[in-house]
Amino acid sequence: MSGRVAPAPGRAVMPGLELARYLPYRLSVASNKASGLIARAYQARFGLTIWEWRVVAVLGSGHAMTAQAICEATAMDKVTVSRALRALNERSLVRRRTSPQDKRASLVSLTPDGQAVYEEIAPLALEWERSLLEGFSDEEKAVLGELLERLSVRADILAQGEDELP
Amino acid sequence: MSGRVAPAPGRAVMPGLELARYLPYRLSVASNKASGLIARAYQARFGLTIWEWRVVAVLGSGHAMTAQAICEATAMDKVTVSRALRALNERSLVRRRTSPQDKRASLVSLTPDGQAVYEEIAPLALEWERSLLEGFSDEEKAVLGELLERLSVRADILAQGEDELP
DNA sequence: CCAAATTAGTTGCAAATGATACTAATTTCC
DNA sequence: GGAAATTAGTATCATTTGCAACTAATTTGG
Repeated sequence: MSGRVAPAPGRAVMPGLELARYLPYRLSVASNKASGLIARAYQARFGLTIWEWRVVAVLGSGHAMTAQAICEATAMDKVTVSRALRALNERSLVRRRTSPQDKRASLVSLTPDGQAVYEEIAPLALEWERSLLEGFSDEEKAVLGELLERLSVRADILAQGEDELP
Repeated sequence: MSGRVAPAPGRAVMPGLELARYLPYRLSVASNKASGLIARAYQARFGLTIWEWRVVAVLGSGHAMTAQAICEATAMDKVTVSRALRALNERSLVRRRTSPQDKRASLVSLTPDGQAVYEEIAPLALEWERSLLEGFSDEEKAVLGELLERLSVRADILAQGEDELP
């Protein structure tokens, strides 16, 4: 058996709303599966949450950054970044120096330990990505990336206008 | 200014791990933006959480289902389904009858009020989806759906093997 | 046929998350 | 030059979530 489920007898057919075909739902399912997979791996092998990992990933470039810059680079909330930095700092994976230009802000960078963690995880992260995309052609990967990007842009645009509605 | 960020001077270049180009990250960002947008709308207009909405959506077919069947149809955890059903039941949007075949299980269906909610939201949900995908050709929509599906399948396969590793 | 194992669904508790408020430093602009 | 507004980051509190334990019903298999 396969295909669409028939509507209950005597009930009007509602055109087209079937959860399994609803894009925001499918996107959420795919994202949760992919993230969950990788998050479990970070957690099990390195004791890092997905947010801590994201912070490490952007600091892996070697540039010191403010928490604010990290927020932008990781699409994380400032509270989430603050908590991730506290945890990373307690484990001595990052260090924070008060910015000389702005004494409210700190410049955060990886410690040697943090850099070592980054260098150990980064190749694994790429390997997980590769496994996830096994069977995708280069073109398919590019198209997927592009479509996700356009979707994000659309969502941003719609979010702009949403509180102006009736 | 645009383009890739240069590595810090004197630092080895780690090939290819740039968060903004990392697929699981991009997927998560796109999904969160899309879901957040729609979740806020459900919440603001109908007082439904995204999980309550998902349950309503699958029950909208008119078929009575067990909580277990709802779990499968919505990709939700049984605890989450249980809580969503309790909330919907308190608002008299669903009703539960003990299954005659299995007295542990209930058969859940929408009440007339629940059906009315479904019929009011379903077209809006489709409209939000349409807005989100504005500018996407039919083929692009199809490709996106197909790629997400393949990604989910891959993630399931990888999740199978993950606790067999060293 | 009955003890052991499994399944449906709920509950309780601990951890994660999000919104808000707060402190301290900086910028704006009159 | 300084009061008012803004920004960086943290802390607090309420809600949400996830896990594990639990009850009750059913299935298995000896």
